[in-house]
Amino acid sequence: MARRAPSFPQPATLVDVAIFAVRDGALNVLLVRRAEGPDEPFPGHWALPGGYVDVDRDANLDACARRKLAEKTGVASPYLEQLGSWGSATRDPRGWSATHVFFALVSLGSAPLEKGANASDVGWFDVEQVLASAPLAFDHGEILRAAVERLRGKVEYTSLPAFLLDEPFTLPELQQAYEVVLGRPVDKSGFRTRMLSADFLVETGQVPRGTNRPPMGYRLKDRSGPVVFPRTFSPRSG
Amino acid sequence: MARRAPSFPQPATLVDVAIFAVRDGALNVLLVRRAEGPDEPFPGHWALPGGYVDVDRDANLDACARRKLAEKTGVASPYLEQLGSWGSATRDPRGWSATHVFFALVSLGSAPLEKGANASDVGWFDVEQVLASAPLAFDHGEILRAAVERLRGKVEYTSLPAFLLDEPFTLPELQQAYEVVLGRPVDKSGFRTRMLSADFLVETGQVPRGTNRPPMGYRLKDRSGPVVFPRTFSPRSG
DNA sequence: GTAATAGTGTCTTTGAGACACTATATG
DNA sequence: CATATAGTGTCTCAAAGACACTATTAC
Repeated sequence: MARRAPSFPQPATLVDVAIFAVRDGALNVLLVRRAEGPDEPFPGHWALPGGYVDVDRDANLDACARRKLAEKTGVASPYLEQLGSWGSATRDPRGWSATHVFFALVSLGSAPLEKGANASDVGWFDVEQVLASAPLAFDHGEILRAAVERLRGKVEYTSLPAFLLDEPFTLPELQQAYEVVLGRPVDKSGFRTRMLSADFLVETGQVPRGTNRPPMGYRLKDRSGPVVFPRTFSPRSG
Repeated sequence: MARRAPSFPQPATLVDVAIFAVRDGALNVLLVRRAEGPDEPFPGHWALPGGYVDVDRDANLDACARRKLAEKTGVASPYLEQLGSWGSATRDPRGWSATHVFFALVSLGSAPLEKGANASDVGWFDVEQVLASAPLAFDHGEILRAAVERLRGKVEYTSLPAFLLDEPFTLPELQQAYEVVLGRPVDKSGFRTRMLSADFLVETGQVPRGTNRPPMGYRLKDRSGPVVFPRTFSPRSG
């Protein structure tokens, strides 16, 4: 379907995805390397995966984000949420552009990285290190910062970290996912009470882990979205 | 600055704004009537104010939203927050389009409606009535529903309703703004404790209101954004 | 004084934080 | 048995809900 209007100049329309996973006890984000070339903006820079909306293939923005996610990770149904949009005359040297940004949570088990792409052009990176030192293409540094902020904020009062784990997972594993995202320890007893009383987990039987008492395994009762807790995790202060 | 790329078809890029105010004890939204005409989509329908991004006038999406808000209400610095974006091949019969949606909170005192526009083409409408019975143009009904949901959600744990009032306002007035948005009564004592202990209000002296004991007037210490409370307002249940 | 609204005190409850305790597996 | 990790019990505290109470104005 070709547009009949408007006739005046329009911005370019893109979709980018911030894909998060927990790797080696740290929050990681998937980045792709931009092509080298005389007419390429930010050649060789790392960037969030994304690109132009394809008006012939993408029925809507959400479908476009899922397509880009599947192209990089093979994951079909992760947790996917719209983060916001960034648009300006200057964010891309080629002219006015606007990107619709999503953020996704996947487990490393379900997302063993690209399938066929050049390994040097895509990879998982520690979020803290990227934010601290790696200049990303376009305004992707600012976008990544906003995505991490949104994630950390929502983790304070939702069950979002469960989407970073493979099922079945254990409560100690879920607690560790919370601690990795929040960057601080969480009390075990309160954590368990909170998770179990929120009634979003289903027992799947004990799963052996290592060499000691086997923990109970759980899966999500409903994978369509996180549960919202009545209070935040904020530790006491004053 | 004209775009040099891409050469393939691109979606149209728009910005729409859901502008809220409290009027006659009800949450209202500002709507504009679409033009009549053979080539106009949804002729004569009510819609959220908005339209195409002007790549020559708008430096970024936020500036575009402020421009559209000022054109309809004259308000220069309201509370403005990005809601999200909606894009698909079918939402506009003219073809693929994507709109970046903002929501704004204004006081009726500061926004006496249009300045010069035809009064029959713009107006305040009760949100509940619009959602219940008035079919809006495009997907604006769905967008309005999302905006109200976001507003109601955030009002549970932030000081957002203060942006619906003219300064100075009183605590009973602020409480009423909360009750209007939430659609339920709020306990006075707990409300006052919560507001005053959050330390975001500055006393401005008593303001006479009607015929009885004059309440204290307040203004916001910081108008750049709402304060976040540690818990929601949710009433007890089970 | 009365009426009306502004503002406070007090009791209860929920659920988090801290942390010591018990339980159950492997070797 | 020792060890390690899983899981529980108990005390305290912050802040919300419910609701009865007092305070201050106009008339």
